[in-house]
Amino acid sequence: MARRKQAVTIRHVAAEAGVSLQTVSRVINNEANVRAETKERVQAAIDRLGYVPSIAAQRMSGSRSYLILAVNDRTRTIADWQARQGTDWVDQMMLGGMLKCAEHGYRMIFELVDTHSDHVERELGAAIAALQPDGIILTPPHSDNPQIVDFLCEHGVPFVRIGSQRQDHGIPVSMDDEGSARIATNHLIAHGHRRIGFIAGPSDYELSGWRVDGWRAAMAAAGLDTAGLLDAGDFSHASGRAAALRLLDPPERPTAIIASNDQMAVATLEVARELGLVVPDDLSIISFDNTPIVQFAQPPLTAIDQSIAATASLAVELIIASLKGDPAPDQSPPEPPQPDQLHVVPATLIPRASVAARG
Amino acid sequence: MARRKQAVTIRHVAAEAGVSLQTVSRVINNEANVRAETKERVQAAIDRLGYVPSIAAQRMSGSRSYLILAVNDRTRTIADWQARQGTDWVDQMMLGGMLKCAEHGYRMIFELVDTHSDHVERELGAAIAALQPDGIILTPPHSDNPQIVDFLCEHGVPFVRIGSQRQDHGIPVSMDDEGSARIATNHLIAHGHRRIGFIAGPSDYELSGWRVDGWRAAMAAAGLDTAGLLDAGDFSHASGRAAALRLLDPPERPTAIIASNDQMAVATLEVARELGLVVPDDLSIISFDNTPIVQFAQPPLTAIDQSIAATASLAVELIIASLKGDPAPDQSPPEPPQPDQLHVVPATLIPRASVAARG
DNA sequence: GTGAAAGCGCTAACAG
DNA sequence: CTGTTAGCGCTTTCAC
Repeated sequence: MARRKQAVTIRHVAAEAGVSLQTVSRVINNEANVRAETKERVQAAIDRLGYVPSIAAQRMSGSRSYLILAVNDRTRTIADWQARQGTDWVDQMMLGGMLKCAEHGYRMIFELVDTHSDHVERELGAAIAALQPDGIILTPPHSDNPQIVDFLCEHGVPFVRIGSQRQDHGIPVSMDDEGSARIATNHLIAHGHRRIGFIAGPSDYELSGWRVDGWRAAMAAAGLDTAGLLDAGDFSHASGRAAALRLLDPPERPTAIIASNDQMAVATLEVARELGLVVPDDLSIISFDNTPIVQFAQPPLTAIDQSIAATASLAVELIIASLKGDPAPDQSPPEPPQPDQLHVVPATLIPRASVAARG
Repeated sequence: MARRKQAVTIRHVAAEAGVSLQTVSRVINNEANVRAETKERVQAAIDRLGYVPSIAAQRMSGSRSYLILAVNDRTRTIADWQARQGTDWVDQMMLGGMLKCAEHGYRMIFELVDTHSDHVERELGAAIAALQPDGIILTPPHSDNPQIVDFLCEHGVPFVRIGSQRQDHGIPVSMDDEGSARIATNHLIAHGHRRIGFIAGPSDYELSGWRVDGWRAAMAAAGLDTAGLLDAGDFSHASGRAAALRLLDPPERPTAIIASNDQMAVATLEVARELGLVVPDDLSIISFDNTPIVQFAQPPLTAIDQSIAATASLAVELIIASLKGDPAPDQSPPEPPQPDQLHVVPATLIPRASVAARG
């Protein structure tokens, strides 16, 4: 195996079927201008030889790479992996994204990129140049990083922005953050709660703001005050503890708290217990993300489930769809090709045991 | 950007530096026969232009693809993802494997393959033909699937067999299954246990047998009998329940049970509770895998931790090292591991609250 | 409808 | 030490 070559190439198939290379190519790419009978003969040869086209060669000749890049935040992703707390964001992305890719003959490649770095463009640029992916999926907080978004625009690579709502560039796919927060808040209101605290996420995630908006809107709609009921963390357990402590300190403390992610929700649960509060009797808790950890909490936490798998799957579909018309978008158009509607993947509330009715 | 081309190619760099393509290529691949001054000039041009070689083109010209394929069992992996029980095998592989790949300019691509299928070869063959990876990492149960192993041998692609001990083909990397089981068993023996039950894994995983071997050896070394103390499951919760029930039925029931994975350990815990047994007072439990779930069990489970991250990292290193023979790039050879001895990644026991001393 | 050319970006094999 | 010449496997023009 000195100089590794393709075992069976398009040439072999052409010879086997007694046609030219182009004809085989046309059959592979399901193009027109091939007689049914010829097509059949070529297909038979392909099957007989077990031929599979080399994506490197396909890419070389100006065609697709059949690669889709999924970009996640390096620091947070590695931290999650090392913590071994069961955070399964990446797994759910693979479940939805990889499988959908496979359906269409694509492959998904994971890439870790730092958000807060001055060489973001170099990192991403290198990946694009090396891999030449047909599309890119951005996840929070990258989805709303203008540096990254502008860079991808210039490059003309189609990209989806998961968890974003900005329709200026790329294809945004909202995970319904505002709606989710509203659902959670209304769930508590329906259980008789009136002082509902909210622990927001960090501000470099735009979704943090949307969730606050949803909570505010639901509270306002019910004629409830939000003064002193908002705090924030950075998604870490420690920051969740601190926020919960502040929220639960005043005598007029909230009877329920919504935390913007599971780590902070579990921290809130912990703090409540330390303060002698029984969950859910003294304090109800609703969590965001619904990672495995909340099922094992005592009590199991009611949580908002935003399907990452469904979102990733949709993202892949949207990218492939955007590729369909032209083998490559002609130029980088200043305006989006399709003023499509904003895609929203609905979230659901999973009721567990951390919410109780309130007089 | 009609026909998507590389923005900046080796040609631009050559022009910029005033040298030939070949010289640039030599610099890229860190080959000899380039004057320091020339090399510097080329490198400057590369940096200035932000040039990154296209791996598709590199692959086309008979060089590497810089892709390493990580192959996992389709059915089990998807089931784990969907179950959302916190199983983080894939995450740990990425943590160890992807990061190590990145260090060397490689990329890891995940591929799901069915083991029990007559078209395994077609599946794998297609992936190999399409991607032309420089190496493949096999995980259980693929690592000991002769069909797969033989197929890869024929293809001449270097491959690592994670969790395998067979030295006939490929590079086996043992996760010390026998040793792990011995450690767990001895831990219990040291705590005074004498009737130590063992729930084995399914037989299509060779590691299942090795773990039984380790348990048997440790028991024998301590002069303990194993009659009626061995049962088996298929790694599922349900099968774990069944096995635990059978093991705990006789009046002379074991005072401790080692389960071959976390799902079955948790199932054992559940059964124990249903039988009115207190863990660890009436029954001690040790689990294999140490996925997040065991930390959240009540009580938290003492577990054997086989570092998948370390194993995947080593696997990548071994593959890249085995590639060194070829005239290909390298920056700093950090003492590549010997490719001919059996590599064993040591496992450790993580003590938690599910083991108690016994008379 | 089909086939013959001309590369894509890069590297191996030879020159000089 | 450096440059030149062929391709790698595939898809594009463009002929027929």
